[in-house]
Amino acid sequence: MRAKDLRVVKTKKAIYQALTHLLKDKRLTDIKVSELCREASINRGTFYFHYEEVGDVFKEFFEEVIVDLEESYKEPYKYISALQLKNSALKNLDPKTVRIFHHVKKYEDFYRIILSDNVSTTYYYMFFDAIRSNFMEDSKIGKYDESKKFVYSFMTNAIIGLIIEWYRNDFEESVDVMNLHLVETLNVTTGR
Amino acid sequence: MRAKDLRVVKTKKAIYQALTHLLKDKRLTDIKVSELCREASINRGTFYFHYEEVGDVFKEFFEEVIVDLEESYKEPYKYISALQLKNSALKNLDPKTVRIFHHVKKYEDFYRIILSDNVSTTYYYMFFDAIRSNFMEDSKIGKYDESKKFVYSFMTNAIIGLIIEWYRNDFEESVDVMNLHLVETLNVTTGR
DNA sequence: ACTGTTATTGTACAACTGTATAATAACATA
DNA sequence: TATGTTATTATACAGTTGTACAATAACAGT
Repeated sequence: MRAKDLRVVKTKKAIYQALTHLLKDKRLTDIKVSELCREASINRGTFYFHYEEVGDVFKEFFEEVIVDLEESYKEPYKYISALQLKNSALKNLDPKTVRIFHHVKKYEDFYRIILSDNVSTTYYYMFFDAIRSNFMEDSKIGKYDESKKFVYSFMTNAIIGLIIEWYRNDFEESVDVMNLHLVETLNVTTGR
Repeated sequence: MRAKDLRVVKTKKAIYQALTHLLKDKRLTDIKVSELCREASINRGTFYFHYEEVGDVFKEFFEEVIVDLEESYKEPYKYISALQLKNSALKNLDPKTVRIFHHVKKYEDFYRIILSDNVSTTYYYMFFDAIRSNFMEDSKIGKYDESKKFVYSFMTNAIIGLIIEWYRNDFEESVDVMNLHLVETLNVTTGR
């Protein structure tokens, strides 16, 4: 049986730290493999033994962020099931039940990269799929409803739309204000 | 005064044709500058005189697609102002008033690239901004409503969410069915 | 401590990148 | 047609990429 190799742990840690350091004053897209390896003091061949491109390392970072996102949904106050909102539910919507904005604010540095221009759409879709699958879990009581797939994608991307606007506004609004924006938006779009 | 230089016209045309040809059996991300220049029979230095990377050429393509999108809104039957939908309007929504799905279907080949994984987010945001600005024109009668910026981004990205789902479903649904999905989605999300 | 496994290193290679320069040819305008 | 402008070419260069290979060192398990 194979346990985790200490060499790999050490190498990856060096790469993580190097990337984190380089990201402080350089865009992800501009970081070269050679540069990263130089900073991490590892052989370039070693990098290609584990990854294909610099973005793959960031992807590993983001995978952990996604885990946190998914765990946010498991908390007592669950994610808002906007899909199932009825008139009454909407009126009584407690902004505190929405966890997504907390999460984004918590990992603000990451989302500044993910939502920036000229970055791979891979991360966007990772984010999209994470939110979408949670929407589905929230709403499917029992059987999977194939007919609602468009509804899921509609609502998922709508929320991300709010987050894009938040990002473009340099995340100035507080989490609570963002929750209120969500409620307000639902009101406006439904003409109430 | 400078008129358009024929040399530039000829060079760009060669690049356009080369990229179009290469895109038939290669992903945008995998196309090298050298490869493109070889195919276009132009010097690599000439390419860098006009562009910085292969994606810039595709960006020029897409800019024309965006123009068509904007023109779609100017047609007699305008784009749906989902923002302003009232109960009555929703009930009477004529799917034919929605032009966006026609547009996407028309440029299906482009949107297959733009919405694919591991592509620059630049194109996504070009698409996003085009739709969003049209939403704003539709709804602002007179003064610009700063407070509605989140609503605009919410609705814009929601529509794109439907298109993402459409793309993932290999654009199988007809345009009319997509219009119905939009109506249905608005019904479900508003709990009617 | 021994042994088989494998991650890491150093090296090499062809191809690509981005930039720079000088010479040339194609261009617009008058 | 002549002239000034500039897009294009050819060439060069240092650095990067992706891959391959053999040698080595670090590792896990017994």
